[in-house]
Amino acid sequence: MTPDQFIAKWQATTLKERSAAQEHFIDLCRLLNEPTPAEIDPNGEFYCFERGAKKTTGSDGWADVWKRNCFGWEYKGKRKNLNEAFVQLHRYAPALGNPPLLIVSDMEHIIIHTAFNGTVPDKHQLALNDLRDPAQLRLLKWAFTEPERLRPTLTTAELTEKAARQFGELAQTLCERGHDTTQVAHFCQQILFCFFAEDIGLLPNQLFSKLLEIGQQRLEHLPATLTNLFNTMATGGFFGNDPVDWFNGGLFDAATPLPLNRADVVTLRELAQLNWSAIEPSILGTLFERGLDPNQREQLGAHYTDPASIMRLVNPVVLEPLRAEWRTQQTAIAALLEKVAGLKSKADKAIATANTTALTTEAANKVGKVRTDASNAEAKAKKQIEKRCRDFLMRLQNFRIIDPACGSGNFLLLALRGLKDLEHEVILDAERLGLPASFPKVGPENVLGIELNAYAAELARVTVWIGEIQWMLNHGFSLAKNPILKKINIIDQRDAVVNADGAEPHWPAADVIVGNPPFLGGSKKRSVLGDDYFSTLETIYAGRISGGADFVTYWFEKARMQIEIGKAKAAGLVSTNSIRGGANRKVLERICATTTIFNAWSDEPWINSGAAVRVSLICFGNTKLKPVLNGEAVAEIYADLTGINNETKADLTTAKSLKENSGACIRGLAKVGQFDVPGDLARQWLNLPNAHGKSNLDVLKPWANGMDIARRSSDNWLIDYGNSLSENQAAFYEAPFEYVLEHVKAQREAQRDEKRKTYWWRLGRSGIEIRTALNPLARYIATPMVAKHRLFVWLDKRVFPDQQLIVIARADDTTFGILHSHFHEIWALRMGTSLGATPRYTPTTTFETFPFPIGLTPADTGGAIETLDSGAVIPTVAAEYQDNAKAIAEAVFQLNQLREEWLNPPEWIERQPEVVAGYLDRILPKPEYAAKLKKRTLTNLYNEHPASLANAHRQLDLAVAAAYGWENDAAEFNEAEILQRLLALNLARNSRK
DNA sequence: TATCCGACAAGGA
DNA sequence: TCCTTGTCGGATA
Repeated sequence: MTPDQFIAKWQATTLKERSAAQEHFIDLCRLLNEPTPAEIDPNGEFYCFERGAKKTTGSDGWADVWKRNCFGWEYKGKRKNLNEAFVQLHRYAPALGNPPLLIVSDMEHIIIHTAFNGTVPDKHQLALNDLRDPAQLRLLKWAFTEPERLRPTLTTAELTEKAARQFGELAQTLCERGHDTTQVAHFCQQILFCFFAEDIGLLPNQLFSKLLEIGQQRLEHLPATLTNLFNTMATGGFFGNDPVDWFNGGLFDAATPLPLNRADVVTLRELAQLNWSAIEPSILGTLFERGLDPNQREQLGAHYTDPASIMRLVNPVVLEPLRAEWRTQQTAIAALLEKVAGLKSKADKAIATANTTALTTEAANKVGKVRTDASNAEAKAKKQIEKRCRDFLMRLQNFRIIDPACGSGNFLLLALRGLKDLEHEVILDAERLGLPASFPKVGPENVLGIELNAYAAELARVTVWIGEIQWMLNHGFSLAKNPILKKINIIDQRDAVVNADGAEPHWPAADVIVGNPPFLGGSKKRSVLGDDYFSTLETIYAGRISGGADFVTYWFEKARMQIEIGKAKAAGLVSTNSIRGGANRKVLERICATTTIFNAWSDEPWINSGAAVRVSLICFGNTKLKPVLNGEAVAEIYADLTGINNETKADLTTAKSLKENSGACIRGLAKVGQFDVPGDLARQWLNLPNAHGKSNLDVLKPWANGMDIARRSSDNWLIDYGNSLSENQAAFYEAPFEYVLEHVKAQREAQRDEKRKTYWWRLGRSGIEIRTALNPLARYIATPMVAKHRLFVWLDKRVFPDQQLIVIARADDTTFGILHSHFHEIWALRMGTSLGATPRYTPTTTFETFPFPIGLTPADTGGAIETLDSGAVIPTVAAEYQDNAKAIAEAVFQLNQLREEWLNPPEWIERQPEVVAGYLDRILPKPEYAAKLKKRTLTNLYNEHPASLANAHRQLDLAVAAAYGWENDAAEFNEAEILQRLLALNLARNSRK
């Protein structure tokens, strides 16, 4: 068929819809050279007419034509309302698998609506004559074959971003003119809602745009006109000749438009051009960011959660359990239908038999009874099915979701959308079962929020309502009007964890709790929240939350409590990832004690402008769902957000501190002040005489922090006046004293700690323990507290360890080897915490719990040491462990040598004696190798992980495995197995207390 | 006085 | 400027 033939035929035709539609479509297929449904899909599985039609009643289907992943197509008779057809398609889109294109046609026109997820909807209109245009014809062909080509380029996110940027700038200029921030925010939201209302047709005749157009010319009348409009929207009525609906909802209660200048109106008119109906309300939170003061901006930014993360909580907490409930109902309904079908076929058979034979009265009665039974059963089943559907819809209608830190309402918006989608699916399922179509009842009433920030709370209200209205329109439902925004107290503007009167606030009962409460580290709480607030928190939550825990844990504890007292079933909350360790973990331990963590993401990057943070997403409560950790099924989720996916379980949180390990692992010293000086300066000072004749060497020593180990030594020295020198005595060491006076004193006198104020020339902490522990040793083991790789190194006793170093006060290679083995590495990774994504070594939970091989524990290695011929140093241990000690020491000695050679290749460096006799040689690069040497850091070595290094580690691991008595299967160990064995050893030993 | 943390912070490419 | 990688000192226990 040619375009001309097609046009000629369908211009002339006057057939009514039903009879003509299929013929029209088939002709179109011929025109486009596309197969018809019958030609390629006789069973109607992916391409058919009358999709969703019930064969029994012959009623309308969901769409006149349907092609999976391409389109739903609805016909209307000539010049009938095509919009109606579009509404119907919209409504049934979920049942059609949400095709990307929704096409309506009256046979003279074809209108293609795009419906791609997350894009601004687009519309292509083709009249009959357009089919002569090859480009238009191609467009139509794509609808059949490559619908992706019709995907609009503008995503809703881009649109919203554009809108947000311009609106933000406007808000900012208004604030700069001295208007109150809250007023600006309120005003902007009123305008925003007007844009939205206009573009979805709630405000008639482009009323708002016209108002702006006139306003641009007669600026002086604009505020009064806007007041008039907002007042009309608040009550409903007429604005000029245009009827205006009753909007209500608090948004237009206070009509206080701010004065605008010509430039503002120009900006607003540009904004009015955008398609506000497709605005993504979940991004509204960022909308006015630039216009707000820095304080509020931070709070809002902090509350912003990206949709993918929100759904990671909303799905398991809200939607999956409800879907499971509905599946149960569906199974029951299917069983009922089957039973009825069975009875019916029995009746049919009886009747068929009866028809072929002459019946006795008795037999006739019997047939009658079978028939009555079948129809009774059918009626009964229908009632039951109806009841099940009705009950479940009622359950959805009554489902309540609370977000006790709702911010601008993103969680509530997405939860509401999810719930509405689910309700819609259920309604369609019910229709398929022959029940009458029902109107969706899930709405803003289903969500509740608590939010302290007045501005965010208001934004949340608008967000939820826009979401509701968009959903209704996008699914072909008309809006409930009079008023349009119901006055529902969705958002409670108050503090969620402390009442104004100092009592614990009440959270309303709800089915589930979701949200992203604010994070604030334990040691920052007092300074940020204030002393009063802080002490109230302590009083209210005494015995439940420790003072050192993050602010976020109060929301977790309250949610746990709500579940415990039956005021909620489950909760899904976002937290900083450090909730997995330290004082914060306590709250998860309480949660595990009274309910279960059933879904968690333990350590996820956080997409949020400016916030460098990683988070844990945690769902807990009473549910029948199987535990899922990081997207994988597990047997159980522990308080540290780990779990093991097999029969063997190892809850590492039960590991205890071991007596035999105490006292060996000490943290370096906190300077509290700039006591570190460049090596060159220190060397100058070493050559300077002092009036009292003593060398500055008394108070100067090389210094190392984490960076000196993970990267190359920075050659810094430390001014250390020890714990006994008075200010006068210290002053005799003139040059260092001058330095401390200039760089440290002022800062120290500003401290809260009295001792630090008084003894400002001394280091921040006395370091008695570490000084004593290191005193008898020639060298010690150190590891950076925070580092990508778990590195251990030897440091000379004369090098002073910074607090960022964890020191193990042992000089033997055996201890060094055990610590550097894979066994301890795995233990450390699992038992320690992290800063962002970087692992952190925590002595109490990592070192003190680590079970060293028997006979080689820190308690055994603290005595005399002996240097072997190879150079390796071994401790004096009981005779039966001597060989193990030696093997480990030799292996790690080799490893260390290899590393040293890589770090400082002899041909690249020069060793120069230190200016002070008896000190370590300095390692200086030969000039031509300086750049290369810079890259020789331990972190880089372990990043590259050359085979020689891997092999040396392997030898070490074998020696350590032998000491554990695991030499035969060491190669096959997996992490879980190692952890389990180590935990068993830990639990079998004497705890510290 | 020991320990832990940072809705991070700062150095390097 | 992004990307990598671990400071420093407050505050609780």
